[in-house]
Amino acid sequence: MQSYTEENYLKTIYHLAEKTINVQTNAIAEQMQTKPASVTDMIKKLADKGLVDYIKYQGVTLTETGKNTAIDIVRKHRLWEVFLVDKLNFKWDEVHDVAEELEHIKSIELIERLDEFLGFPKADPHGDPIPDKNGRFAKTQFIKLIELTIGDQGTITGVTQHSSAFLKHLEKLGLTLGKKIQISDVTDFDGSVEILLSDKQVNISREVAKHILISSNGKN
Amino acid sequence: MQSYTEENYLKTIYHLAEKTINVQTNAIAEQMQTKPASVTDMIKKLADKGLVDYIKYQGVTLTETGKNTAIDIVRKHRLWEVFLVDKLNFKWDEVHDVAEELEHIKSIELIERLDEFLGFPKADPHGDPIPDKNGRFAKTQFIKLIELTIGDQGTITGVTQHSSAFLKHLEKLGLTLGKKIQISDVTDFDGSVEILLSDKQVNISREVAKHILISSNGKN
DNA sequence: AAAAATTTTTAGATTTACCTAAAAATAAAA
DNA sequence: TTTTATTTTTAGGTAAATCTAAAAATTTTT
Ligand SMILES: [Mn+2]
Ligand SMILES: [Mn+2]
Ligand SMILES: [Mn+2]
Ligand SMILES: [Mn+2]
Repeated sequence: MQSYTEENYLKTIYHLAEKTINVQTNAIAEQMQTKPASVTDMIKKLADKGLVDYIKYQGVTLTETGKNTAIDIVRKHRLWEVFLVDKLNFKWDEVHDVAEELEHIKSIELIERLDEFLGFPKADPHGDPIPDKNGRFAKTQFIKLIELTIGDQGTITGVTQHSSAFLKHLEKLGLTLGKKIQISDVTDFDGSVEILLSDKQVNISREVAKHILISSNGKN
Repeated sequence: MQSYTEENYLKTIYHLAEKTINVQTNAIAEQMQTKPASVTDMIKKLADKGLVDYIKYQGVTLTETGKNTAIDIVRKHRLWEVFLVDKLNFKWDEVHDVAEELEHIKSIELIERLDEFLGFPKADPHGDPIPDKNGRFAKTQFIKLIELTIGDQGTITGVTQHSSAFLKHLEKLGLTLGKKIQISDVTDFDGSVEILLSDKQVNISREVAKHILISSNGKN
């Protein structure tokens, strides 16, 4: 059984490992809003418990057990987010902090029944895939909006930034999950992107475009 | 902001105060499954925070703030229990431990919306009243089944024991909330009680009868 | 390959929530 | 009203998760 803190470390390492193979101490510290010295302490503990492989100065990787534990927490986090949005009418920018707490409730029965109650959803309100009870989920192979060129079409299927400010901004522009879009222009000067929606046209900065995921329907 | 542990202490003190005016250190220790010395430590801390009034060797009482905090936790506990039973199909004997964790999730918005989602329930699955968002609730004035005499009628409206063993036992006997009953006999020898249900007759021990609450329809 | 910069670890403290054992206060019994 | 029993508190300590400051290892730059 892991502590609330250990679970948060495992989840953080899991997410960082999606980008880099070996996860660095400093990266964990930054993500967890703590100090590198604290991270080293915790890494040793997790290594002792067999949840991570650790070589001094070389960063960490999750063991099979550690990875499974992390995925289970991600599953809980995302299922709770679906609950908050679908059942309690939270907005997609309001759910993260509460889910951060709910993900630590320790009851297998609870999460199985919640999953069923929600109709076994495949994705959370931000488009992130929800692992099934065996930890399996399809690796979503979405394209970043920034990578599209003029004429490309697609559907908004995810975001890679969960801050309330960013999500509220998208909401205001009408760029929510499931919306069909087409790139109508890309400005050379600042890289901003002009997007055609069904009913209107919006302009987003390059920075925003980086964090929107699209399931592409290919050219034209 | 209180810690998980502080909240549990406040809740325990609140419940003990329903029975005795001044709550004793040992009583808290027993309830919290900890040692009296630890309780003394925590009491001092709670007193420093203005959550309890404390005179050495004289036990504690909750301050207004402390009481409000405790009631808020009770509210959360009971609302989550309703959620688990009504929405996730848990049995009434399976919800306590999970609610024990869920009650500590810190989000006013969450609990308001949950309350609404559940239809503003007035009682939890064990018949205990649910405080409203202002901490107000009707003091339920139910009679213990043990206090009834032959011929008395009433409806089962609560239990004063939440152990799974006890609740499962009641379930098996068909003694669930809302059931109408009539006392058909009380055995002198062991104090066991014979109860008439709509469709059958059951016999319960004095010990069981002590923990069932009845809203009485008066004699006959 | 040295020097400089960065990353990571150790050493030593702090805080929270516990504990045991012993002392002190209070309550009950003789 | 002593003596005895019970309750409660203090004293001193442990383990988990932090921290700061300084040392060590690694990486990058000259
Ligand atoms: Mn989230
Ligand atoms: Mn999410
Ligand atoms: Mn309960
Ligand atoms: Mn209850």
